[in-house]
Amino acid sequence: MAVPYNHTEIENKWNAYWKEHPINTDESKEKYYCLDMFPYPSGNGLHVGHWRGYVISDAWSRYKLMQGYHVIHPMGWDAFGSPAENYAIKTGRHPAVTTAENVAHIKEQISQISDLYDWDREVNTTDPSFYKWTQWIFVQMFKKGLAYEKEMPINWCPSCQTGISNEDVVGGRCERCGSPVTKRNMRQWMLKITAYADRLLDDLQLLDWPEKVIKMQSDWIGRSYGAEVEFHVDGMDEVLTVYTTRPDTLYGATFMVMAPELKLAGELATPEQREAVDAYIEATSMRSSVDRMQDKEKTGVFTGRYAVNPLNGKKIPIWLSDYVLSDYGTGVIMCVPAHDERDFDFAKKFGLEIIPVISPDGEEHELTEAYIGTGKVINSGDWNGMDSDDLKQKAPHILEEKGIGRKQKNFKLRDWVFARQRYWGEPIPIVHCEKCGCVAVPEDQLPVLLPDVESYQPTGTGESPLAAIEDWVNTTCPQCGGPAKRETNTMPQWAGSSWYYLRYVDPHNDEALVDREIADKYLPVDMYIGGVEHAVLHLLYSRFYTKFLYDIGVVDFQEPFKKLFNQGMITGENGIKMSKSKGNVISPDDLIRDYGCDSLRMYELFVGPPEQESAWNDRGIDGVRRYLSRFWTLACDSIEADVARTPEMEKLIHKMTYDITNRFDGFYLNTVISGFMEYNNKFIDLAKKTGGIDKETIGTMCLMLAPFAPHICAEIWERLGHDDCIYDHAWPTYDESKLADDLVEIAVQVNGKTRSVIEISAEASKDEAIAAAKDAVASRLTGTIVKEIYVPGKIVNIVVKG
RNA sequence: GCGGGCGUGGCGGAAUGGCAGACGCAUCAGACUCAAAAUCUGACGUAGUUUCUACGUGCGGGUUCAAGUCCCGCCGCCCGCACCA
Repeated sequence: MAVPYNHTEIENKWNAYWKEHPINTDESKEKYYCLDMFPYPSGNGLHVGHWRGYVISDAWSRYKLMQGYHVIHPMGWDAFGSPAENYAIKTGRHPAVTTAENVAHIKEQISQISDLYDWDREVNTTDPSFYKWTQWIFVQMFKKGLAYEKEMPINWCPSCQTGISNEDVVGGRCERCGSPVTKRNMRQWMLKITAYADRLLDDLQLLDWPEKVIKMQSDWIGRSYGAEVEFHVDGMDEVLTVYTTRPDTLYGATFMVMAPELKLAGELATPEQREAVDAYIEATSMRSSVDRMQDKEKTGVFTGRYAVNPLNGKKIPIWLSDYVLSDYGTGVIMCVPAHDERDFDFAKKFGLEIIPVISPDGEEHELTEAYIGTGKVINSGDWNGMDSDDLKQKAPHILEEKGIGRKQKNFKLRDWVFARQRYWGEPIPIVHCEKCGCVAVPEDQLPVLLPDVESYQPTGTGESPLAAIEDWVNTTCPQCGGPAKRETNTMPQWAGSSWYYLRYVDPHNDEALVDREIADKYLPVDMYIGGVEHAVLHLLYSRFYTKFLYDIGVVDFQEPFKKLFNQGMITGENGIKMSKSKGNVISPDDLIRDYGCDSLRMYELFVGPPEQESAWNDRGIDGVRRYLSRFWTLACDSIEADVARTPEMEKLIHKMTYDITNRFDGFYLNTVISGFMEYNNKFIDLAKKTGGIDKETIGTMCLMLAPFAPHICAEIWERLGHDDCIYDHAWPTYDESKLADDLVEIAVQVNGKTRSVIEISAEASKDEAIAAAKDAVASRLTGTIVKEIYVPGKIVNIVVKG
């Protein structure tokens, strides 16, 4: 009898062995880059939910290794950001110190998952040798005019006390802390991501990404096509330009609405309306975005002014309303209540005119709601009778010919608010000189080191804590040598993560962000694994960075991540997200001790479909542990018995290889694990008859299990008499001809209901199969047989009438 | 409101249009044991007249020889967007 499966002994042995004898060292092979989204090293450590993505990528990496690739599988730390800083504020300990402690702890935890990580490639975004290049990229963007300073109203998180980007606002709240976001006018560094809007949208089709993420990015970028139209303000020397996607409805414009935030909004008011307009502007400025989002009841005020419809000279009133966004298009819209739901609501509420200009049947009807469909153009002068779709295409050109408008496209995407008024981030490498203005820090002076500061506390004034360090702030202009001040804002946490994947392939390079030849060899990333929460944050930003780096010749590809996989979250038993405050965090440490790393790795995959959210079940891991234990016993007994291979064994291992390979390729990882269990049961049954399974078959099972349970497989592999590394062996292949059984079970149905199951030869003809089937269900074939269906290997269905 | 996804035993889940419930958890019974744990063997959708039959994949229709799977209409849950003109 075999000794029982002792996971602790086996795992300690092989962990020590692999430390001395790393696998995956042959760099002459073709590369495969499998990347995890790098973690933020928090003080809480990892829980079993964090493991899931890492186990998926590790198993996939090992699979690729066995398919003959040199696998790039690095790990690093996204270590700038508010939790470390908040901790520093609370305890007075420097974030660099606490970050280093956290990195050490999490590195140890991650090392428990796998011995495959290549720690020579480790990167840390807070390391000056890393953020030197984060700053370098900013300087290049500045030089190309893609980084610019601007004073404008931006999103402000009152809790983090910093400006944040559009992408950082999720449902009107700060992505980091959940506080409702307000607006604040302030000086900002912006990145012109909108210059890449078309490319970011169009190149999505090159990507093997989940459709959901493609859709989210595509909606976020939000391209639309339409026209700009110019309206003169009656009695003022002022032109209002609007953007519309429906220039075909221009004759139906019965009023205009301007966003109350625009400077012009106040200036338009007539003396009679002055008071009401000022009150409205004041009132809307007080509303938070959460408030504005929840309450969609239209509000507004008439300015007293009229604009002139450039097509027919009709005077239409100009209103202010906060349903018009100040930062999209021109902040002013022409309103066609007959054909736009929002304009319809507004017109109904304030009693404004509604003129239909499109009708499905060419007749004018009383409208109870906006008609947003297509049809024949009516009430529109010489446009009458046209097809509205056709007109929609032609109208911009007509407007252009008349000199009152032009074709235009627009994006929902806004430029990236890139400055943070916080301490723990990369200093923006800019110097403000009275004479020269904004000057980039020369590249040979990078990195601009983050100085020590007495108080990490955000000031709340819109100034960074760095502003208080006078001897750091005061400097000389790199251009004219005159007195100058350093930029005191820091970069958002997304800065380092936007390009970190590049650095892994050349992490120690002092001369360049990445050596071009090395980049060409190892990049881009073939498989990227992480949570879906970064769909329009990190994943959008890093695509933008990559395209920019392509444009300036740093890399030779335009998309960083060829394939993306989003693993589902693992929640507590009741489906509630694991968190320290809810007390439902499951730590992997005890589980490794009690069940072993191999069992935990396999249960992480078995718990549910990898892309789906799954609830942790504490007892579920028992099943996986039992499976490994049974496999261990089967293997050890078989090694001892050393029986010869039988045709049944051969057939079964080919079937197993076929099933496991297909499921693995399809990323159906939970069914890969259930497949191992299922086949193991079958082999145990077989072994009962034959006294054991031949060693070659056990070896094949080991090879397939090795990506999932590395330690137990290495041990059995050694006990099988091999003295080489299991991962140097190719993933097993199967022989199609060995998959088919001689006899197959066929379900026999009468009128679609299964009445019997027969066993026939796999080679049986249709006639033979149907004859055998009829025999089996003879007593039920009382009427006329109207149809006979035979699906080889599956089913016979006999349709009887009467 | 719009868009996307999902709905299968007590639970997690499995099923290229072809025997629904693989695999596992839990439960029950048996073996081993003084006993328990572990392990092994077996049962395990519901109902009934229990070697058999009927019903059964959120609800109602439809297509098909055959539907968890495809189509139409509902209901429920989850996610994303949220006045982008």
